[in-house]
Amino acid sequence: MTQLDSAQNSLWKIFLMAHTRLVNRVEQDFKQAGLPPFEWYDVLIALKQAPDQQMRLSELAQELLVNRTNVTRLADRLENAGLIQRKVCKDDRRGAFAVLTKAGLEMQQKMWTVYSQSIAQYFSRHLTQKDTVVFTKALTSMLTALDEQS
Amino acid sequence: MTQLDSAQNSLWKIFLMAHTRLVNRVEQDFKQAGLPPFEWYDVLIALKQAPDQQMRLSELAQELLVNRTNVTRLADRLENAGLIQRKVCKDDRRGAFAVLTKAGLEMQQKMWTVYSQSIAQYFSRHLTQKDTVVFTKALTSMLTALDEQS
DNA sequence: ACTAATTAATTACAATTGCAATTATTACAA
DNA sequence: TTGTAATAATTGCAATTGTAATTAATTAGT
Repeated sequence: MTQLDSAQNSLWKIFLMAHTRLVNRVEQDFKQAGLPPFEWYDVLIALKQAPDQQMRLSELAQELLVNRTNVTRLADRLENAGLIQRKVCKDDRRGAFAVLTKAGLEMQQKMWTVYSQSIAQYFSRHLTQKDTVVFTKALTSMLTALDEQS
Repeated sequence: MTQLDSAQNSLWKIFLMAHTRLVNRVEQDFKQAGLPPFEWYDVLIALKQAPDQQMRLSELAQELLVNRTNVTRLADRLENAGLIQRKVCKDDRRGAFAVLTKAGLEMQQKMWTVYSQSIAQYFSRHLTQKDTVVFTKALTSMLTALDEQS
């Protein structure tokens, strides 16, 4: 039975706080630039990188760690904004693809100019190259363990 | 103008993903143990550590990085559950204190037995002592910079 | 081939959040 | 002191989220 020492406990607290503050700040930057919320970027970049710039909604749900219900509705919003389009899946008529539109790609690019600046300024700037490596290893190890477990 | 390299970019992505996965897992552990959501713990521990185990709602809002509206309603829920009590503030009649109740303290303790296990298992276990120090420094530096800025 | 179980996506409803008033009190300045 | 601005908390309303049903199509077992 593992025990927590005080440095570990306080790191967890700082980790949560840093996440909240960073995300709030990034959201604020998007808002100030008149851009859509944070979450939309994840959809756009996932589609951009997918084959044919399209993904099944259920794939998208997994990728984004969002449940299906909410992907349905997130997709509704992006579709309303003209950034993606739904396409029925011929192999499986139950399913739907989300396809990136031209406007969607442009939005991804516009958002990235803001987003990359924010990440660099608030996050990466505070990490040495070595920090980055160490940090990546540790977080990856956590993710792997979570995967294996359940 | 700062630029992002690919290691930094992918670390940011992993950071976000790790946060989501960890928080989901902890929530799940609380739920399985029949305990209230994550967020309640933050309220309980904040009050426990405050002088007289009480805080103004606005202080609580700052501490939790939640806006006042939502603190009002979070406090409603905890008060309904008997874990805190509101008390009018004599110095400033506009204001209210949230006071930790006996049941609230007991709940904090019960939650901590579950929570500390989860943190240790999913998070701290993957960090060496040195990692913990480095990690803490980096995140603290981000938080400080965010504070100074705006 | 046919029924039952599974899966993809959506919808309904309740709970939570964010934003914009609102209320009550305090602080300040003419 | 009196009127104006600022502050603490709350409330109303719209948008978002989570959970549980619902619908439609596919897969598996007999």
